[in-house]
Amino acid sequence: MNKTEHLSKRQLQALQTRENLLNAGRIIFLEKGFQKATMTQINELAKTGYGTAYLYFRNKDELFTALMENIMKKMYEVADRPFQPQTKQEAYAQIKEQTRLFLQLALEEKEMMQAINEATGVSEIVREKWNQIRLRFITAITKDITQVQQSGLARKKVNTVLIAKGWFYMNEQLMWDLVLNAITDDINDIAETITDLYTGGLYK
Amino acid sequence: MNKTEHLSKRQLQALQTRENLLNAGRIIFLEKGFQKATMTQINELAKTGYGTAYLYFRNKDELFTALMENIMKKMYEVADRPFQPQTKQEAYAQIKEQTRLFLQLALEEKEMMQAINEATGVSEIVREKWNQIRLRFITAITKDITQVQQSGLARKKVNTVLIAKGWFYMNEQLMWDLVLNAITDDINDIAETITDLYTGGLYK
Amino acid sequence: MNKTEHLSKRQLQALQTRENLLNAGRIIFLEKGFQKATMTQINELAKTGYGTAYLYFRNKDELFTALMENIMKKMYEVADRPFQPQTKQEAYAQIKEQTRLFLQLALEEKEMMQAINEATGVSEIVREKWNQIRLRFITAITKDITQVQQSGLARKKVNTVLIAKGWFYMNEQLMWDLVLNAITDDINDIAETITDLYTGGLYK
Amino acid sequence: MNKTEHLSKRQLQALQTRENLLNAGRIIFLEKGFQKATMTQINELAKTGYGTAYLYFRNKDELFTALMENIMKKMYEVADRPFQPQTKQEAYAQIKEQTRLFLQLALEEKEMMQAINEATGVSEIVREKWNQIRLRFITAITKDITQVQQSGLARKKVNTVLIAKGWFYMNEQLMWDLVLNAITDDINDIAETITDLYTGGLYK
DNA sequence: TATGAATGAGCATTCATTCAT
DNA sequence: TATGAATGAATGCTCATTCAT
Repeated sequence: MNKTEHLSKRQLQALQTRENLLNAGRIIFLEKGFQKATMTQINELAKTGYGTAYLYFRNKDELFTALMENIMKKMYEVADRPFQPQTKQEAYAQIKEQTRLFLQLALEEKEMMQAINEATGVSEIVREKWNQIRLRFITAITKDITQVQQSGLARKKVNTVLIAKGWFYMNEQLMWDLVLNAITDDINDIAETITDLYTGGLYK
Repeated sequence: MNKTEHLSKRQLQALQTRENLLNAGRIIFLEKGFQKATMTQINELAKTGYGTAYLYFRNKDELFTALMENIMKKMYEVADRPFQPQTKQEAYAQIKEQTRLFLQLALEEKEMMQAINEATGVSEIVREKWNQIRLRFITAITKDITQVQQSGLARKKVNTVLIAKGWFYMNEQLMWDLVLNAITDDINDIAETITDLYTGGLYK
Repeated sequence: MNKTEHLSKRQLQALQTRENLLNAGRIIFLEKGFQKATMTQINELAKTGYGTAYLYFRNKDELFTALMENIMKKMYEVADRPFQPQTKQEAYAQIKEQTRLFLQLALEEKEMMQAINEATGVSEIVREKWNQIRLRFITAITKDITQVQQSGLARKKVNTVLIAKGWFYMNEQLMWDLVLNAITDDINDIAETITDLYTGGLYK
Repeated sequence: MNKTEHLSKRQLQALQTRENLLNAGRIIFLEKGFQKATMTQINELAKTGYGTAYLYFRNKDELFTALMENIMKKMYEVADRPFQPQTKQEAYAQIKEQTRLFLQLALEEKEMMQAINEATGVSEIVREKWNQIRLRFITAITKDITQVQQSGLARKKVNTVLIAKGWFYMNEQLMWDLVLNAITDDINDIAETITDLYTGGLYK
């Protein structure tokens, strides 16, 4: 028991250090952006030695992706929302809500998302991480489409994956527009508009 | 006249030099990608002095964007295709064809598009250039939507720009997937599938 | 008695740990070479804590030199071979045999010698250790020369130390050539050739 | 002619810059040793931009080896001295003189040789450069031995290369001893002593 | 005797861009 | 119009070693 307590102290200390680095990283990355942020700045802010960060993160990219974990988890929750509509109306409501939550989440973490957007173009590792999120959504959407097709709600399209991708990309890019302040529409309006399009099509 | 002729010669010479640099640039950029390509390599291949490129292009980014001009022109042609459908069927056909042409063009210039994709994440200037293309498409699509709404073919959606963006983003991202070999579907199938979705919606 | 026994156990444990570290060190050093070998790797292989190695060895260099001890002991045995020739022929035979043993020993420990060769250029401590071996040989050879001079077998040269050094350096460098695969001659031939030169000179 | 003059000016300037870097390099390398010398220090002393040195030398190692060129040239001259003795006495005199010149040259450039000795253990490139010098000597000596064997002055040894190597290594290592102040003997004495051994052997 | 978290020094190198000629 | 010598900013990462526990 003494030993466990002893180890616990050390582990706690280490956990604290990791937390400090993460906090410092968040501040520096959001302030400077991914490229301009330096490990030195982060270590200084965390008041840890220059090499300490490398004890917990293989490199700058992985420190950043660790910071993405939180968002990813939330994104996954949105992606994996249960989807079992009985009617077209239910489907519409649930899809719209998912889109809204997706946009809302992005806006809640606006600064971090901006950093991710930048990092994505620069770091292979971050790009891959983001692609995991994309994949999760696309996979989930694909499943959802298949389901509503089977339940007779949706048309029998040939390529569900393609539609899932298309639909997600529409969501994703509008999300980036929001995050980068390229559009200022209300997320409710956006969700409604594109869900309308997705579910009902443009033409009469 | 003598003077003019002399200037003309020099101008021709200059044009030739510019052409050499562009050709060299194309080769190097496609071979190495945007980041790894160096001005030195380009100048060497063009057999011009190390500073000569800067007489014609403000910097590396602008040499690259100059190389994008050709593609942009073709993209603009696709974006600006006349769109005056009388029936839903005509609309569908024309939209599908536009999508198909867009994807086809990207695939025809696959290597260059790969370089653009990379450069877009790295260079502000290239990103802006690409955004011009986006804007052109979105503007054109917005106009098209407005038109079909007025002609009674399409539903009266509130936010045409949002729909235009969404639709374009769907096209764009699937285009990148194609260019980066993330999907291998036939472009006809892709065009058909997403045009179906766009025009008719997913649900019955 | 209980206490002594207890200490004894600990001492044995400690000896075991030291042995583990040495074994791990040997494996890592031979595999990676001196510079590329890391204390972390050694500790991991020995399954000891990261700081444990420093309980037994002041630093990386001393862990390495500890690994040299075995070779040094054997080298010393070769250096200190009794040398009391009655005739020139006996002298020749004994010298040649010493040279041969020296080369043989080096080849038997080829990999370790390669590591030593590398380490010698990098680590002051290892260099000093190797210089101890050199000194031992040179001292012994000096004594031998003095002896054969006094017994009338050899010419009365002025500077016996210089000759001893010269002769040893000839041996040493050819040994390195062998160890580093720069020459592939049979060690017997080498021993014979240079002993011929040493004892009889190049000229008639 | 104007053009040539123009080019000449530039080339002269460039040559001057290269010279400045070389001079600065010499000073810094001799002062700090190979490892502790930094390119920044050298550039600062040469009053050139931080990247300028890399215009003339691929890296730190090559700047150093450029500094060795001068010594190498002189070494080569010593190595390639004509050797056509008619008698054993002439051979002895010429060999001794070559050894003396070799040691003398090393002592004249003592500090640089110390730096080379250090660099040799650390830099692969420098090591290779030094091996070129070794090879030049060994090749020349091999030729010399073959010659005196054919002219009947020397015994017909089997392996001339081995003897050449042995003889050179003896010279080389004593040279390092001198350069590193491990021995303080007069170079004349050294040359005489080891030439005696080489030509006449140790034994009567 | 053992652990392992924490430390922090230390530096080569690239390459877009400029500007004197 | 062309040259090419010169510039200089900018930073991640390793790993031997220490020391509190």
